[in-house]
Amino acid sequence: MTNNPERPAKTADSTGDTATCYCPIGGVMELLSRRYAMQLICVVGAIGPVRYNEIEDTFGDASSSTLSSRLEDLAEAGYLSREQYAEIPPRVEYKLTEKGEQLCHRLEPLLEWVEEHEEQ
Amino acid sequence: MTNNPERPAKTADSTGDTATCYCPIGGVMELLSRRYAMQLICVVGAIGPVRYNEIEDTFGDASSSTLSSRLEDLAEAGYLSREQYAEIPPRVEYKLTEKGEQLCHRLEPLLEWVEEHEEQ
DNA sequence: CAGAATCCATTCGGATACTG
DNA sequence: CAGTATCCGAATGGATTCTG
Repeated sequence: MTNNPERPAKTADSTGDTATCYCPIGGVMELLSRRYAMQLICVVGAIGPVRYNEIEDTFGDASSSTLSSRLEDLAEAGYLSREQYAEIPPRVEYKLTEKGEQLCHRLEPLLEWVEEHEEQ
Repeated sequence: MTNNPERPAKTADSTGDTATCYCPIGGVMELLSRRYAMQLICVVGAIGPVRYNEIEDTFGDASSSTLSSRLEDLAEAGYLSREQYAEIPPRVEYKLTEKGEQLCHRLEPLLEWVEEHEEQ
């Protein structure tokens, strides 16, 4: 609410490192900080158009309310698209939007690293 | 608490995509999901050894308690190192550990993308 | 300067039960 | 199948005050 969305950190290091780190606050970052958000992007990105139950399986222990609200968040923000087919039994498929795929590409290296680096 | 840390999503797409998305839950992911965590990693990575007040400036609106508890979290988890110099006035410098730098490399593309993609 | 301590409002997420 | 609705405890984050 009271955050300042434009706060680029100037690269002031003396090591010659050219990294420029902008640190966006709010917006997408808040969304990504909610539970399972990053993982959902990656899972949907990995197993293509996917149904709700497959997602639930993947996240085994997560409650349905949490997952579905996160899916809704992500869809509302334009990272996932939700396609509902008028069939019986009902079928719903989630897939990444273009925006979502772009995000996923940035997320994958992170999650992969976390996965293989988790040493606790 | 009740999460299952090992839940690789099998790549079951028929598009020939070879992306394998592991979705780590808990551990580092929970830490990264806390406020300013990712941004802190990137900021410290970008402006090298940095003092507390510089960080506060960068995050302008964030409360000191939040920032310092996040810094503590990250230090405790081994992503930041905190060096305190016995001077007057006291000086403390934060920098990334090796682990932190590895993480930072995966975070930077993400934050950069978010920064330039934020279109709301 | 660099926080720690305290207190509190809000949010978040899980359990459970129910539905088109 | 794919959720939604409700309820509730836990956790998070902010304001403020104080300190070595």
